[in-house]
Amino acid sequence: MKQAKISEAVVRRLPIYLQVLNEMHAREIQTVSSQELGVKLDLNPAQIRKDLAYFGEFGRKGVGYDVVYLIEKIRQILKVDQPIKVALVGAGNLGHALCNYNKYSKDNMQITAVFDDHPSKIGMHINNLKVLPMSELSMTVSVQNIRIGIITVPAFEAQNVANQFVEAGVEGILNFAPAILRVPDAVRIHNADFTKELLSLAYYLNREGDAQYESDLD
Amino acid sequence: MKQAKISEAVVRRLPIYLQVLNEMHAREIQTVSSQELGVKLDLNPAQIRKDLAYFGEFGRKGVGYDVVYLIEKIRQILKVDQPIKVALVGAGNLGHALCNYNKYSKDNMQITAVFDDHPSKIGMHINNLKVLPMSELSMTVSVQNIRIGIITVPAFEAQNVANQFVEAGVEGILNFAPAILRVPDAVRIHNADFTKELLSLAYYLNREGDAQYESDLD
DNA sequence: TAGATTGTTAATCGATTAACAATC
DNA sequence: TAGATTGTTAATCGATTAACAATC
Repeated sequence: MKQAKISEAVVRRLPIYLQVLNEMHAREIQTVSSQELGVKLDLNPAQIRKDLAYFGEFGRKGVGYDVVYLIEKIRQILKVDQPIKVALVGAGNLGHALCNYNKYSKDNMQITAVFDDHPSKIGMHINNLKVLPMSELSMTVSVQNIRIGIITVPAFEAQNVANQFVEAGVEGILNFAPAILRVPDAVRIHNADFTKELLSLAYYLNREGDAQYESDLD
Repeated sequence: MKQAKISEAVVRRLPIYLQVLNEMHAREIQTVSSQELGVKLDLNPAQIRKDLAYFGEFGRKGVGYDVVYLIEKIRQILKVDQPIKVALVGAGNLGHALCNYNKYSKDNMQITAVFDDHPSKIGMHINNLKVLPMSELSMTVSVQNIRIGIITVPAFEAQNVANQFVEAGVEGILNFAPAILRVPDAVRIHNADFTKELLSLAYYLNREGDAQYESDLD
């Protein structure tokens, strides 16, 4: 069922569905309805059915969705049914943290190379990966067939690293630096800059003793 | 100009505006038009003007926006014109990374307490913060008037930590664990789970030799 | 069969964009 | 004054939700 343009909002919900389904699978739940998923995720059941229906008919009327089957299907849609290799630049604390997460992940996305240009970092081991100098990035990316780059360097170095990733041929970049990166349209960028999450969170705090921009008009 | 319901999409763009404005300020640019911001951010200028106009009249017709003034205004809107204290639970690599970012931040959001319940972590120093046991969370939050909690523990401990934050009276939680947290409506949760970013990024990779869900129908 | 739940169309809602009068 | 750019209204576009026939 080849489909036209899937909206980004839909794509961003798929990993959330996957997460809940994985939890359910761990608890040996076999079948789930859009209703139940909706309650769990605070989403409209119609939306969930519609999201899934963009990609095929995965459910059974009167019954619901088979958890294992739906997991498999969503993994296919997200293309994580086969391993995807990832490189990371920036072997600081954040880089370490991501490599560790990695270890436990069952998502088929694996960090297989780590780079840093600080002499104190080069040669160091993170889990069982040796930190390589940036001069080896290009070759490693093509030899290992790495398709995604993660950037965990300071903001002022981020664009330079992005350029090298693009040059080396990655198809997507996950950027943790608080910088706006310019890359060709063919390369997809996702920003995971937590300072922005924190700032927008601050907006929703209740400024004490201050009416502020009211939201009681609906 | 008190306003009704501001959409989340608008709020999420404010920190991005702030980032670009800060960069411009650093480069001593004094004035900027919505046009210029639009080019820089790949956004429609009308959208930028509209976003800002929800909160007041910050620009000058025929001229544009004063960079310094607009920074000040957006900081007020986001409520980061005054310091906001933040506590973090989970003194692992990710926790460390966030504390470090913190050091350099000019955003008025400061991590002022770090907690962890692993004996190996308690008493340890991160920058100049001593890692405290969870038993001290509640008291610390109220004494220091901490309003935001950051969760950087493994998924299976996240809900428990969230409960303790809520109990202690925080108004917002930034959750890095790949878990869906249940909290009262009055507490705002933002999720910063990078595994979801990575999964949705995978969707946009070009599966080689595979037409897949086409997006050429528009 | 009766009850439940999907997949999908139509209705609604909300967000983005275009257009332009006001004005610096 | 002429040119530029805001703030805002109206038009468009897209996403969410409701409703329901199909069917397990």
